[in-house]
Amino acid sequence: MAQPSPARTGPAAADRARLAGDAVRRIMHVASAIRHHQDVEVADLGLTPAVARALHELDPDRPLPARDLAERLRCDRSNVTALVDRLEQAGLVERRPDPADRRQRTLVVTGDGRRVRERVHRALSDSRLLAGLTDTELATLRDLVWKISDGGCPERCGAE
Amino acid sequence: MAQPSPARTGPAAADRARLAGDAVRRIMHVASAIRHHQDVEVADLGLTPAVARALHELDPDRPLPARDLAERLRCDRSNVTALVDRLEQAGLVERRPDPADRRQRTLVVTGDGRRVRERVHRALSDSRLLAGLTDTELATLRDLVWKISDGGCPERCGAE
DNA sequence: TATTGTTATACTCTATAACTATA
DNA sequence: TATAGTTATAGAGTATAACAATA
Repeated sequence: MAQPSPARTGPAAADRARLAGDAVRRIMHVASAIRHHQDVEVADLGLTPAVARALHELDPDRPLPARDLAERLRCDRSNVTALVDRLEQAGLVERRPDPADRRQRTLVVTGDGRRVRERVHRALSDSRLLAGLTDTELATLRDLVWKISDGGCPERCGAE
Repeated sequence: MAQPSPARTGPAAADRARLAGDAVRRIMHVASAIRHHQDVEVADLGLTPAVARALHELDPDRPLPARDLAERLRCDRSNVTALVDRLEQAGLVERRPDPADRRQRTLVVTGDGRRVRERVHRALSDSRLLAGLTDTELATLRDLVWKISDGGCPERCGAE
């Protein structure tokens, strides 16, 4: 059982695997804590996490068809109906018929929706957990995470 | 409107806030992708994500009461019943009466459970998304995430 | 009285399949 | 035929409240 390449099976690779596994589990731990904070803040706005995320993915300046929102949320079209129902009931979004293709319903963010969406954005950007990092560490972290997130999406990941 | 302290409200603080918000959103993006991979791998073992996580939190060498598992999972006791039901049906965990306190049921990981838990651990440590990082970058990321995760838990976060 | 595990129940989130009205 | 939105439905996950057995 000769080891083909130290880079793939040697002690260095084992060290790296341990390190990477550790990093992954820690990232998920941190993400879970962040999510917890976000959910609480978003609940203060009277929104469930999924509804808030739907509002966040909408572009106030460029109305989208529901199909595109489903794509951005990476969920099935059928779910978007219920999410938009709740946004519409809250007066944050309007469904408008699209004259060009009468099958489509265009999702328009209202004035209220615009304001709430801004607050949702702040909630989803809350960085209290990063308060312990120096400016340099924060910049380094951002760069590393950025590097990972390129091409690291579940399915297709366009529309950035 | 004099600005009290540049460190808190000046342009540097604004830069940092932008940077931190960016980092947070990227972390959540990455975590979502990692979760997707984990869920797929864990499904290959015939487990749902929550059941897999429950098995993962159990200590094969130190049986726990259900109460403690709920605490580790940070969920209500009532949920643990259904999760352990499924683990028991799959033959991965056994409920044993505790002679010392007959209210309690001790959760014992079986031989099969031990083996499956090992595979779950590997699934939850899968680091393919970090493959693009150099060894140095990986170590830096691990350290930074580690620093954040200390004291960065939703509620209490002992029993590490 | 307080606690452990359980049950009953409800809500959120998500997926699949079938329907409708368009194209 | 294919697509956009919807509806119906089901399952997973999680929470609250109430209960029985035990402390």
